[in-house]
Amino acid sequence: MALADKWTIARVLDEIAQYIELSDPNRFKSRAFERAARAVENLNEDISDLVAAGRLYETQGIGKAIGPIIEELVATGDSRYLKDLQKQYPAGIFDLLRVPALGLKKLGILYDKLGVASLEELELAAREGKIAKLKSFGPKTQTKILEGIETARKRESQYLLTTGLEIGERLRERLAAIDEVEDAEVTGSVRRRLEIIRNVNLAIATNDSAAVQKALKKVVDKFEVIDEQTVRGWARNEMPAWFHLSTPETFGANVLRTTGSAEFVAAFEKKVRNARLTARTEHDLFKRAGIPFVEPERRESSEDLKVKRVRLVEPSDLRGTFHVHTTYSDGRNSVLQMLTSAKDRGYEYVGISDHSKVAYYAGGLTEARLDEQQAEIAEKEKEVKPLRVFRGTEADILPDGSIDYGPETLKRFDFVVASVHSQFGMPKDEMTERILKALDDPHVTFIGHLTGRKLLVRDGYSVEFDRIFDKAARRGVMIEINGNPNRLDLDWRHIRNALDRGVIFSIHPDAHSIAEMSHVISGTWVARKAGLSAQQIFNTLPVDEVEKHFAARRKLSASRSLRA
DNA sequence: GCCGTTTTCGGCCCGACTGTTTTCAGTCG
Repeated sequence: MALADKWTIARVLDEIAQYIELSDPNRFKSRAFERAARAVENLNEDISDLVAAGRLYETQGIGKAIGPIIEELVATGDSRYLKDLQKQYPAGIFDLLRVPALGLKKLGILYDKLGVASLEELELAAREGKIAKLKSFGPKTQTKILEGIETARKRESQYLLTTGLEIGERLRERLAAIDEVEDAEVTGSVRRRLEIIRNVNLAIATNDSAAVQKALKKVVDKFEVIDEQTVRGWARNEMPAWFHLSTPETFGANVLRTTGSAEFVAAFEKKVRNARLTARTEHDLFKRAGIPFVEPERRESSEDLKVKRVRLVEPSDLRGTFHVHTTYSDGRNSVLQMLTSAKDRGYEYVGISDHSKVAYYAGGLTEARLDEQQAEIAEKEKEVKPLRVFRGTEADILPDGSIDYGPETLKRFDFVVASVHSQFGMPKDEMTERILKALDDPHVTFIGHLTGRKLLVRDGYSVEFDRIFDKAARRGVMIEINGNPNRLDLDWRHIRNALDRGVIFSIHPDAHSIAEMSHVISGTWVARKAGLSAQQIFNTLPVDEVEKHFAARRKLSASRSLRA
C-alpha cells in the first residue's frame, strides 16, 4: 500500500520545481521536475507497483535524482528534499505570485537581495526605491509592482464561489449536528451563485439562541457577537462567515433576508407593504405574500420580482456537452476515461476537442497527432456505446482572426470551438475585428470563453459585445458558456442582451480531467442567473437534432468554400 | 535534471511583449 498516490507525488514534484526556479539559474532543472510531474500524472499503472517492479526508471523524465524522491514518497509519504527546500524560504512566499508581473525568478531575486517575502515587505521595499536599484529591475518594474500590490490586496478579500460553497456546506453540516439547531441553510451571495463573493452566510433556526451562540465558538476559530441574532466568525485563513439566528417560526424570512440581494429584499418588503409575514420556509413566505417564488439566482435586482417566471435550466436537462480535453493535449485523462465519464453522467453525446497546432504550451495537436487522436477515438467509442462521440477541436483564433489549422483540416471535424489564447492585450477594436473575422469562418461552431477572463486573476479582453452578438446570431455561431469556476465566461450579465440579439448558447465544462466534467454544473449557474430555460441551451437537444445541426453547418461550409 | 547521442556534453516546446538592456531575461498565455 503506497503512502502517496500519483497525484500527491505530482504535486510534490511541482512544488519542488517552484523552489528550484526561485534559486537555480538553470531553468531546465525546474522544467525537469515539472516534466516528471506530468509523466507521473499520466501513468496508466499504479505507481507503487511500478516502483516494486523496479520499472520506475523506464518512465521518460524520471532519472537518478527524481527517481529516489518518488521512491521515498511511495515508501513514507514524505520528501526530505522538499522539506529542506521549505526550510530555506518563509512560508507563504509563493503568495507573492498573485502580484501581476512577479514571477518566480524575480521573486527569488527579491528574497535573496532584500529579504522580501510578504506583501508588506514588498510594498516597503518598493516605496523606499530599493527595487528599482536591483540588477535587472528598474523604475518601471517598481511602479508595476506597486500597482500589482494594489490589485493583489483588492483580491485578497474576494473569493471564488466554489470556495464559498465548500466552506458553507461544511459549516452547515457542523451546525446541523448541534442539538439546539432546528434547521440551517447556506444563504447570501453563495446561494445566489454570485461568481465572486466576500463572505459566507448561514441562516439558523433555533429556540435557544444562547446555546447556539455558545456552540458556534467551537465551529469557528475567531468569534464576534454583533447582536442577539447575528454572529460573525472566521475559520483559519478563510473568509468571514455570518451566522443569522431566528426562531423556527420566522426562519422563512430569515432565509429570504440573508439571501439578498439587499435591493431585491427591499423591493420584496415594499411590495408586501412591510407587513411582518411569518413563515417557516421561504416558499410559504412567498405564498403568503402572493408573489410567485423567485429562484435565488434571480435575486440581484428589484426588476427580478417583475419578470415572468420560467423554469430555469438544470444540470439534468443537459443531454451531452462539448469542449472536453484529453491527454493528447493538456488534459490529464485519456480519451477512454473522458468518454466513460460522459457516459457515466448519462449523456447521449460528448464532443472531444483538444488544442490546435499553434497552442504549443498546451500540447496543441499537429496534423499527425490529430490522426492518432482520431484513430484512438474511433477505437474507444466502440467501448462506450451508445454514447455518440463528436470529433472536434479547440482551435486558436489567430491574431489576424483566421482559424488555426486551415480549411482542409477544419473540414475533418464535426464541430470547432474557436478561442482566443494569445495577444490578450489587443486594443478593443482590433480584438473585436479579430473575433468578427473568426465568426465569418463557416467551420466555426462555437466561440469558446469569449472574454478570456480568469476570475480574481485577470480581466477579460475588451470587445464590443453588441457587434459580436449580432454577427454570431447572423452566422449561426453559438457562444459557449464556459463553466470552469475560474472563468464562468460569458458573464451572466451579458447573456440577456446576447439572447435578445438571437444568440444561441451551449454549456461546456472546458474539462481537463474527469473531475472537471462537473464544470457543466457551474455553467448552469451562469445560465440560471441569466434566466435561461432548457429550450435556450443547445446541448439540451437530443443527439439526432445535434447531428442534424452539425450536418447543416457542414453543408453550409462546403457551399461557402465552393463560392470562395 | 533528463536524455541521447555523430556517447560524457549540449540541448531542452513556441511567440509576443516588456523592460531592461547594448543582446537578452522574465512573464504570460
